Amino acid sequence: METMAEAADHVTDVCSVPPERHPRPDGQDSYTISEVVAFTGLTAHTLRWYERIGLMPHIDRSHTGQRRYCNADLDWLDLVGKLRLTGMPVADMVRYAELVRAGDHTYGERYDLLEATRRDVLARITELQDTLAVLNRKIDFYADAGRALASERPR
Amino acid sequence: METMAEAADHVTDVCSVPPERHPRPDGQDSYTISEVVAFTGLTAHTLRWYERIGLMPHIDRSHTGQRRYCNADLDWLDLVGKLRLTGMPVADMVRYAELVRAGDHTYGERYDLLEATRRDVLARITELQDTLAVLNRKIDFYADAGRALASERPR
DNA sequence: CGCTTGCTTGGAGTGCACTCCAACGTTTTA
DNA sequence: TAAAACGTTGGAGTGCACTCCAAGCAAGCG
Repeated sequence: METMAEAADHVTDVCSVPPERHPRPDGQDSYTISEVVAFTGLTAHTLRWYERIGLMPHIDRSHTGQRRYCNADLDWLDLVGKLRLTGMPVADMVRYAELVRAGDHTYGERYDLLEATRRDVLARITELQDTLAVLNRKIDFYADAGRALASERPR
Repeated sequence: METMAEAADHVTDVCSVPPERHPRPDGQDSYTISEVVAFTGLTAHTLRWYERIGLMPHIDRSHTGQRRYCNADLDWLDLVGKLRLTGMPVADMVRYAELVRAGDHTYGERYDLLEATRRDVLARITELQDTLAVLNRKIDFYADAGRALASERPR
């Protein structure tokens, strides 16, 4: 059942994790590029570029050759968005996309890649919390200084 | 006393927050560029570039014109390093450096800048925790799938 | 029918943050 | 003292992730 889940959603995959419902017009399963722009905040340029470099699968086309994105594509873009803001290089995301396209036998590699990413994210959170501590100290300092100045020359 | 703390440490400032002792050869107060490279992990190129763009004050020179960094410079680089990994653009850090150089009357602006940065950092941490949740779900999925595969064909 | 709006392409351009180069001077080590 | 290691400069180059452009096709509307 696990290894089937992927085929079920059209190879775009999002690697078989529950659909993570987000508010989205779920009447149909076909969106123009500008609708996807509205959903993702990416530009149309970027969406086409993602496709060119292999970060997206080849997107379905209308009879006149225009892109028609499906829900699975949006789910994938969701994941890409998340990975992107971890600072993961696009090249690594492309690597992951290739593994997904390659089929079930790449589960191990996908696991390793995600696990490494997870470690990075944890490290990054720790760094940011460090920075936050420094920031808090400085902000407190300036707040105190501001109060001191205010009491020296009454406002 | 608050407004004096800054002048006390040579205008490089680190904005008067307690020196945050880090393990450093505190015999003297003069380091070559390569020593600073070793402490900060930055390259010499980058250190010179930071100076050119005004992210560092003008660094003291030896009688032959070589840079000699002082402890306050290292403290400042510490802060820059922290701000850098929040994703703050270099231009904004330069702006902060200018405020520090401009004197005490910029305390308010410095406060605002740091406060805005703090909000960014908090938002960023939240984003990363979101991403972490997604990553964890996916990793669990692949771990389960791996176990399932392992039990299907005994290793 | 003409107009506006939206989508298509390949390839060139942008902005950021470095990163390197050549040519040369200085300092340290053997 | 000679060689190796380290420092200096301005300016050019790099890599990443977009971002834009021109030229053209297609759909919907008054």
